[in-house]
Amino acid sequence: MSFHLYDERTGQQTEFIPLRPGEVSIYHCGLTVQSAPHLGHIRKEVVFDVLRRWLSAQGYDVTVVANITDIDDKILAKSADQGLEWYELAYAMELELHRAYAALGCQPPNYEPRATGHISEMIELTQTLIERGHAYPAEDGSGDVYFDVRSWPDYGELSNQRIDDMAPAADADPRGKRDPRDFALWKGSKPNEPATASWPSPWGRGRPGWHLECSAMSLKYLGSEFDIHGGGLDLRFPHHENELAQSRAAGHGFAKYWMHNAFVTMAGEKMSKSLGNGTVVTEVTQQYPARAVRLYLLGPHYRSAIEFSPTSLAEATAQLDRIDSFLGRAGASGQVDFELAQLPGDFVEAMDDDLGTPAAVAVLFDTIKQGNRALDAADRASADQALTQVRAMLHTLGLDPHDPVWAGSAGDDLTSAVDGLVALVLEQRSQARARKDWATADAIRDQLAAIGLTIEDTADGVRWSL
RNA sequence: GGUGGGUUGGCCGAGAGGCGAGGCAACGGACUGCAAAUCCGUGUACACCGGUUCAAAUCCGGUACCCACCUCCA
Repeated sequence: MSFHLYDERTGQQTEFIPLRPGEVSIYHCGLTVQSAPHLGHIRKEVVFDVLRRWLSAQGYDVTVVANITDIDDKILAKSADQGLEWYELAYAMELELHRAYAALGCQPPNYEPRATGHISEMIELTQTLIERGHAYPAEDGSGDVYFDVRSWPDYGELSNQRIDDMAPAADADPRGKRDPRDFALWKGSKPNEPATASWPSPWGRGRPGWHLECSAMSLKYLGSEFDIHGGGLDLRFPHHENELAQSRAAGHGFAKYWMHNAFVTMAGEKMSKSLGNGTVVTEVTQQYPARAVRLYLLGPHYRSAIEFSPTSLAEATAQLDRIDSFLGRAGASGQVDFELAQLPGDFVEAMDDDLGTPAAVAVLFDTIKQGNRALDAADRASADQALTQVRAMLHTLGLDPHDPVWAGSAGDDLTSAVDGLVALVLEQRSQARARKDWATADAIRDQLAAIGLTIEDTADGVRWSL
């Protein structure tokens, strides 16, 4: 079996066949940088990071582009409230996003274009759409340019809706639109908006509409046609539907496959900026190990909702302990020298089945059990084989503690110094144990526990961990 | 009104016609100076009502409740 994915456009699971042999191009919608990312946002990053790792593991040369929307209504409104320039807020939040990527072990995209850096590309694309009869400047002199949804017969194909069934746009005021469902490609600047937030165009000063950005930037960096377009489920409509219509109407093949991840929910409801129920990534990573958070996000399938709960995060932390305890017992060290052949067949099958991380994680734990059994039986060869498999799986999921992406969490210099200090103390304790002075031995263990060091006596000697 | 998803054991969470995914918690046992870790064992779950089938958590029909999108949202 080869990689199969659920393609949102057709509603079917299909075999993944790249447009160009050996290469995969992925575009997923980044954030509108108006506030610090919450767990739901970072779930998308983790999902697409694993997708990228999985395709890379199979030898594909993977290119990932994720945009940064650094100008929009909300950014203008929020920055005004906070007394900041819009670009100050946008950049500060972009840095927050990067911190969150790094915190959860996500590799940054190959390119991360900002909307404001691609105004001329967007103007060109808008002009093409006007020339082709799919867009028109607003008839009310606002300087807006709209996409004419009625001019594109396939409009609605991604979200499986018919134009006439769609609820009319909430703003009943159609402004200069021919149909209330027409959407803005270009927004004429308004008198109350800062001068720095508008750019010259054939239709007067203004700024691009949100949907247009992704069409223009994917075209620039990935070409007229690319493999996979991803994003959160809430982008399916209207954002992705609109992107698809625009790009196709402009003569581009656009995305071959569409993947959407489900939400992180809070008391059953979607975590979102507008509901204000989001849990900011940095708050979570302060309370739980970052790798446990990542494991928690990969536990359920990417198309299932994840309910946020401290209990689940605590369970993920316990799972991580189980993993790390095995790695410690089996003597894992250094970076993984990964080969696809090291992965168990069931794991490969799970990942090929639409990125089935739940089944993949189950294989991981099965293998850990086998490895532990082998260690109990002093079967070093089997234990080593299990260790190799476990580390290959962890590497694929981005969970290997020795992966460079986690390097920031413990400096090597510090680790070796602590190592030496702990060894000194443990030497005292083992002397006490040798003379059966259990009180002293236990007191040392308790004191180390009080500062966060766990001591375990094993057949192979004493092991400690933070 | 349109479109899509969900309801699984104490908890989380997979699966999608027939062998109890996996984890957490709990209980019993092995090991251990004690602890920890580890291993072994213990569970008769699939919202409700009908139907199809030798066999249904899984398929079909219906009911209830929940969620998402159709407005900025990962």
